[in-house]
Amino acid sequence: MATNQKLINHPEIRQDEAFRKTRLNHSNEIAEDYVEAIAQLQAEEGECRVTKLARLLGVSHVTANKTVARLVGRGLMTTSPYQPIELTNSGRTLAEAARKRHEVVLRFLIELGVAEDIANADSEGIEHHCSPQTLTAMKRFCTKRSL
Amino acid sequence: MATNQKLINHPEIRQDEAFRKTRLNHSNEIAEDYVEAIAQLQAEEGECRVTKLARLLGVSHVTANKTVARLVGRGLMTTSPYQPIELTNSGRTLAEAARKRHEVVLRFLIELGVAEDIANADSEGIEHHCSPQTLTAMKRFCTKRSL
DNA sequence: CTTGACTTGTAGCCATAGCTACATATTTTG
DNA sequence: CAAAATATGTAGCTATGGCTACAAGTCAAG
Repeated sequence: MATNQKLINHPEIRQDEAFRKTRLNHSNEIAEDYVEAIAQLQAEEGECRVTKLARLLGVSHVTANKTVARLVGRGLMTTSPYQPIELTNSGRTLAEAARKRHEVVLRFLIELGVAEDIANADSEGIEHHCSPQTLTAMKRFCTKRSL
Repeated sequence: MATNQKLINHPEIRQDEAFRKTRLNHSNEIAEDYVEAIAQLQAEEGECRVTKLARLLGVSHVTANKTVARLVGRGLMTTSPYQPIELTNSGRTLAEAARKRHEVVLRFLIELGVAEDIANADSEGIEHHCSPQTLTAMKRFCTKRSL
């Protein structure tokens, strides 16, 4: 019985996975922020230069450069010296998905009654942690509301 | 005009702060996860040992140890060799706030229609990014619903 | 076509958050 | 109580995400 006790009495084998997931997510969040920002600059200015990207993300150009190098390694973008950053297909796809998610969360928060500037700040953090199911629920809510 | 253009044409001076905030938040998230988990173990088992804490958070006991040492430095908890971890008043306060926030987000997601296990996983990530205003909006939603 | 402004790149530093491997305490148990 | 099991601690490694300071490239004006 004492041995069984040990196997049964571990509700945390659920909880630890939630924590772990959240942590592993973190480097992916940064990847998404980068591709999204790059896509945005490409749309706004035709190309994405490191300096502009750094300014948009609020980091030094050195940090942006290093992170971009890592993301090149992950196949999300390509660079060549003194040239603008280009997204790969994979990067563009991720950027588009991130943009859509961002939009859903932002619209949802606003419809919930959160002021626009605060909704904007919060959605930046929240968007990376929403499962498809949660996003669906948010969309459902917005649809119902707007009818 | 060309010089003015430069000063005006920077909507990203808003956006970069959202990104920056999200990033700075990250180390605070971990602090909250730790104090919350410690409080939980204290409630469940009377005391919080490093090994249990590590298991609950899904990290090695070494990582837990090191992080706890850092959080001791921030005044959130105290330790002495081979003794259980104790929260300071400051740590207990933070834990309580985190627990309440977690509860609000979880209940909200469930009322939104997200399945309980998914809601649990998502709320773990989302809770750290909700401003007081967003939490208030969530509570308002739950109250309205349950009437 | 040179100079100065701006952009991009490199070197080298720091803190955080994770790990394995090993060493030392402590507790449980035969 | 001695041996085995478990808990705790230490050493030293990795990767990520930041930074400043400096070097080198690019481009526009004069």
